[in-house]
Amino acid sequence: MFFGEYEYKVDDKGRLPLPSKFRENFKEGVILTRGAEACIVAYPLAEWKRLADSLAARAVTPNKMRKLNRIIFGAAFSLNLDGQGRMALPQPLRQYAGIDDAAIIIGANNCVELWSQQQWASEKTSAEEQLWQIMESLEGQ
Amino acid sequence: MFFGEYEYKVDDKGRLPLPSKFRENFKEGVILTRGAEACIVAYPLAEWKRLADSLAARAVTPNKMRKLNRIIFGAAFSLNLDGQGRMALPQPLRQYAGIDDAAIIIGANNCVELWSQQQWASEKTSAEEQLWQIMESLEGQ
DNA sequence: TGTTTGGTGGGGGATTGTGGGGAAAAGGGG
DNA sequence: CCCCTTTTCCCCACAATCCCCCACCAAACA
Repeated sequence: MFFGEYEYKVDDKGRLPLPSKFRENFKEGVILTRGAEACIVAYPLAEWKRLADSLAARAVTPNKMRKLNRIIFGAAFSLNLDGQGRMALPQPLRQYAGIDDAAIIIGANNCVELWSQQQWASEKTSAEEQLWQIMESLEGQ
Repeated sequence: MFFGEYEYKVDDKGRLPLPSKFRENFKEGVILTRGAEACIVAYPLAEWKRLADSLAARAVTPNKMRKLNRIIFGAAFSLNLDGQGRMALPQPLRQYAGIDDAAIIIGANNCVELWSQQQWASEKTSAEEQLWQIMESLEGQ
C-alpha cells in the first residue's frame, strides 16, 4: 500500500531514489513499465506477476495470448535497487515519460508512478476535476 | 521468465547477441523456430521439450502425431550460444522474419521473439490496441 | 551535541556489445 | 582419393557501459 507525493533528482547516471518507506516492498525486484498516461509505473515483482496472470486469463485464444505476452512482458523492465535504494531508469521509459533532471514519485495504492514535473502538474489538475465526478458516480451503486 | 525490449545489430557473420539477462536460461541450448507472426521464436531447450511433450499428448492419433512431428521439429533449429552469448541465425529463419542488419528482441514470458524493426513496429501497435481493449473491459467490473 | 537516516555524487572494476582473425570442419569437383 | 574452397566455430581484442561500493552532507532525533 503506497502513499504520498515525493520529488527527487535524477542524477547524471540516470538513477532515481525510491522513497525509503517504499524500499522494503521492492527489495525482491522492481518491474518498470509504461503507464496508460505519460508516466512510468513501478510494481513490486510479486504484485506485477499477479497482474500479468489476471490479464493473461482474459486472453482466451492462443493468438491473443501471444499478443498479450509480447506487449505486457516486452514493455516491462526488470531491475533491482542498488545499495542506496535507487533505480536505474531505462532510456526508453525515461523518454516516454519525459523525465530528465527530476521526477515526481506518486504512491498509488498497489503501485508507484513516476512523472515528469510538467506531466504531473497537468495530470493532477485534470484528475482532481474528475475525482468528484467519479466519486458521485460510485455513490449511485 | 523473460522481460523487456532490446535492439542489437546482426554482424557480418550473421550473429545476434542475446541480452545478457537471458543467457543463463539458454546456456543448455537454444531452439529457434518460425513464429506464427513474422518473427523468430527462441526457446530454451528445456522449455522447448516441455512444449513438444504437451503438444504430443494432445495428438491422439498416430497420423496426427506424425504430421505434428514433421512440422514442429522440421521447422526447428537447434544451436548453442558462442563464448560471447551470440546466436548464429539460420538463413531460412532470417529470411522468414526479414531480419537483415538489426533485430528487435522481445522477452515474451516463456520465450524470446526476434523481429525486424519494421515488422515489430506494426505488430506493436496492433497488440497495444488489444491490450487497451482488455484493460477497458476490466474497468467495467 | 553525538548519532542515525537518507538524498546526492563519483570512482573504478566488471560486464557487455561489437568486430575480426584463424583453426577446424564440411563440401564439392577433378 | 586428394585438394581446394567455403563455412562454421572458437578465441581474442577493445571501447563503452553498467553496477557495486564508498564518501559526503544535511536534516532529524534523542
